[in-house]
Amino acid sequence: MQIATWNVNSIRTRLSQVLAWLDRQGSLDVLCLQETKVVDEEFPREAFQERGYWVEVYGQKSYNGVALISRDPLEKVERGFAPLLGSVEDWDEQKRVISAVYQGIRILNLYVPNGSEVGSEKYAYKLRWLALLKQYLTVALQQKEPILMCGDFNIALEDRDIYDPKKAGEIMASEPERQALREILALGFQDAFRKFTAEPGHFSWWDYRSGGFQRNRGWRIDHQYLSPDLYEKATACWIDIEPRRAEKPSDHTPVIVTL
Amino acid sequence: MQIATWNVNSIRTRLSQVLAWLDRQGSLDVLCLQETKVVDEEFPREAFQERGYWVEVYGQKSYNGVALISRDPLEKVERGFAPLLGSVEDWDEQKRVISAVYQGIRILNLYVPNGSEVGSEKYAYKLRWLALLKQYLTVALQQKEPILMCGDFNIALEDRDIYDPKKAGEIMASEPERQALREILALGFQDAFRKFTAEPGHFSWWDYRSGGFQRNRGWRIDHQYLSPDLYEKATACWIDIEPRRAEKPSDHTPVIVTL
DNA sequence: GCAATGCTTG
DNA sequence: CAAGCATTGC
Repeated sequence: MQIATWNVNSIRTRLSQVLAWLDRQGSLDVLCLQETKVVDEEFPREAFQERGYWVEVYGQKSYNGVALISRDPLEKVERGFAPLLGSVEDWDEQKRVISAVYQGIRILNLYVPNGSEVGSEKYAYKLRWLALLKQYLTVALQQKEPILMCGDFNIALEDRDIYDPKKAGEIMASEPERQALREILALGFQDAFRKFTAEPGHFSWWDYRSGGFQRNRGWRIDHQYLSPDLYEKATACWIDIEPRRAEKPSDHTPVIVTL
Repeated sequence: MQIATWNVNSIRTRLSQVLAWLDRQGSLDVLCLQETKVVDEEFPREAFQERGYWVEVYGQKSYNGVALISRDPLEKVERGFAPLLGSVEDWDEQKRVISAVYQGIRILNLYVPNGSEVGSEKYAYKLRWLALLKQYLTVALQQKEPILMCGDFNIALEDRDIYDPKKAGEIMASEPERQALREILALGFQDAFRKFTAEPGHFSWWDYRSGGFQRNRGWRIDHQYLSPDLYEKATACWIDIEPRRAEKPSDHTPVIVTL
């Protein structure tokens, strides 16, 4: 089984690239998309359905938005934090979480806030959101299902995940963010990518600005985190940088795990 | 010798399509472009020069803009109405005219105002501009050079040039516009396309809106007009609708004349 | 419907 | 640098 995560930075703009990539994959089971940037009614479902894929979406206008595209039907679809945390508060004004069960595995697709700048209001929101995610996972883990949690985390957990370790301390690599993510992983998740690859220099995102990709100024901020049973079963995890070479690419490229 | 006219609706957006089309033509001598929508410093000259073409431009920000791309060098290049009508008044705030001599033929590349709606201020501007063009041609014809005048005229001269003759009277087919164009042609120009093809149903422009191209709701508003000596020599004139079928096409497609 | 603009976000 | 938005033009 293969599951991929890809921040496409607008599904409407990237549709042809996503379809071409899907066609090339052949054996993909689930594709988790982030930053679809479209309300559910305008998501191009048909393009995927015509190819035989199942589609579940959770989006909004302009910002954020997540989606699950799968070969077989998805079950027990949950949108946002509310299904597990309750809807007394509106956790889900920003659409950043969608989850479903695929062949007995709970797939959790996340778009973690970017945080803008360390110390900013958006940074505070990112940290609060990560605390919320921890709560959410605490509940989710009580189901005793195997969980695959993937998406754009907007956090490079270790210095080897950044092209320049001097970036440690800045946004996406500050200690509070890393600590928050470590606490989440401590609930019982491991990084599928690091099961197979230890060296630095593997990235999933390159800034559009000032030739970030050409100069390979990348960050590994898109992750596949697995509960212990799945981590045991994982046989591969890799980053496909090909889509980042396209004309008008997303700034992110897919990360794929094989179970 | 082959000369083409093509309203590309932004040369920066259409560059790859224009280059691919040029590559397919092989024997093209001069390509007259309209609606380049770019200031001269930002025109992508290099892309053409690398392929061995000569480039002359006359553009502005956002709107209008014309250019000449040629296999051999162009001589006696003139920008706007001013070179023949004098610069006491600013005829050329809108960049709509460029002209040059190619192998002894004066090529005149025009982007006639659209006119928006019959009776509007822009419609009045269109009629004034056509009167100005008539004056300009009166001077130009004194040079006794053969003249090829082509471009986007934004006028369908006869009912057979529109998908629906009921459009006669509306913008691009109103009697004052047609009369103004007839007066211009009466100075000594003939329609190269109609030398070879009499039937209706041949168009060079289809509105982007409401599936104009798919329903073949077209207009023939891009023209190749020739002075008598050249008209005599013309051996073919046709519309290449292939570029209009492209992804993200211009709303116009090229018209080519062979001399 | 598809360009352009200037604006905001990442 | 490239999305989104709203506005303008054709």
